[in-house]
Amino acid sequence: MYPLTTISEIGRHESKDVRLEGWLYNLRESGKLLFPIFRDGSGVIQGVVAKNAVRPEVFETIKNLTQESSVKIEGRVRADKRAPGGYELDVSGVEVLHRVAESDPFPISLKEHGVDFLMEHRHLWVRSPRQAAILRVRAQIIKAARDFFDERGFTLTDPPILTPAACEGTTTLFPVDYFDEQAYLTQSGQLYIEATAMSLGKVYSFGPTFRAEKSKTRRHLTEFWMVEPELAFATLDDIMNLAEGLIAFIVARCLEHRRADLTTIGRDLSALEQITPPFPRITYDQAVKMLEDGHARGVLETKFVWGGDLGSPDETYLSTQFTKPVMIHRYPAQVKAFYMEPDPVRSELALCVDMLAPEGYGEIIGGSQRVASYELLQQRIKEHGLPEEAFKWYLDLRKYGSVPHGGFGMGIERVVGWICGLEHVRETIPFPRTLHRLYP
RNA sequence: UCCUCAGUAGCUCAAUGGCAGAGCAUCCGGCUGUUAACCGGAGGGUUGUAGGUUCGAGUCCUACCUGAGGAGCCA
Repeated sequence: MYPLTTISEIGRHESKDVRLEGWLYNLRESGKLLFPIFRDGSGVIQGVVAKNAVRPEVFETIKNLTQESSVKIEGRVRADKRAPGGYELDVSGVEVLHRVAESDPFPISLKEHGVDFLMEHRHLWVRSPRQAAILRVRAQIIKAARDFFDERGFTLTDPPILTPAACEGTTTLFPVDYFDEQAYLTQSGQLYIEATAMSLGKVYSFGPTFRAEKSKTRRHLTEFWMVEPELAFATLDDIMNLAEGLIAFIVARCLEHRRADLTTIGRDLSALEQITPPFPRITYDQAVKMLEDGHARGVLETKFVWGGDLGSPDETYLSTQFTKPVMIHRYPAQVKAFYMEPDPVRSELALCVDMLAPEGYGEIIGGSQRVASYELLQQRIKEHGLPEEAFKWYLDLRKYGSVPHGGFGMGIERVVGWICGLEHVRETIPFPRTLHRLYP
């Protein structure tokens, strides 16, 4: 029996006979020549079957194969300049594991499809080369983020997914019946990793997050994944340096390990190659000036007034003004979460930062230095109308050796969407959950 | 919750208020280098649902259903 290999490794077997296990991606034929294209999860390769070069049953079997039928293939690897991957396979043998019935063909053809149809068939759509490439980039981004923190002395601490109350009290949560008690799916692990940061110093969490907001945009999922680092003895500058380092590290890793996939997806690599530190940092005040300028030039419809949060068109505008991710820091405290530390110089500002990805992708990171004072935090909880009882444990963290600390959250799907250059985050996760989609 | 748009063959889309069509997919035939292959042929329809206007509705009107894009909110 010939050695088993994968399509991505097939170059090592040039001029040798090998076996492959995979699926038929497409079949072209030209009289007595067949061009079956196989995929095996690692890549795609074209086979060549000449009628006068193989046993009749091999030719007939491949001629009658249907799209996505599963097969074991034998053949000789041949370098060919015409092949996109550099190699072709001169097929000598085939074993059909499962032949797709022509009465019920694979629904996703090589032609164009609509969003609704593709989402309804997401379980099959993930087989397409482009979607597989995106999922490989996603995996690389996650690995890079974890390596980044692991290599810098952070400890992974997983916060609970079932929580008793809102973390921030702003967004809508998914309620869950917890043995006749009201529980919610977590919207952030931050409050919990503030606790573990006081134990381990530098921690991070990586897990799913749930928001029941009725958002219908290219940037929103109801279930998404976040990486959240939290550092004891950290200031806003430390947070911004860490965020900058993380994003630069992730982009470099993708360019190093997933270049072929990014090319498959059609990403402009030169835009990613510019993503090196330092990233521009501007204050909220400076951002407001830029927005006023944008309005004066007629690019932005509505005039921005100091004191409000940045709207979606505002963020898009700002992010198109830079070729690197831009960090906007020190927003008015009134539009930000209750746990953010006020700026000691101007107490009406919060020590917070949002990082906006370039090319109009918008917010990918949101972070802040946290309130360290027990009295101030208690006051903020009251001001925001939050139930103090639910935050008793959180207040405890300021009672026993409180220190300046902070962290940020990075939305995995938005980073994947930006790095891959996608139109919508629904393609960045194997099975997206959106406002109107719970299937498959 | 609000605004905008869409729903016709398995898929992607056409069709001035006047016979419901094309490409792809499937099936049959042709082609020894095809690249979303190409060429010839065949089958395939309750035009999202309900009502209304009209001699006549895929097309116009009303309501509803489903989905998409955006706002707000957020990562």
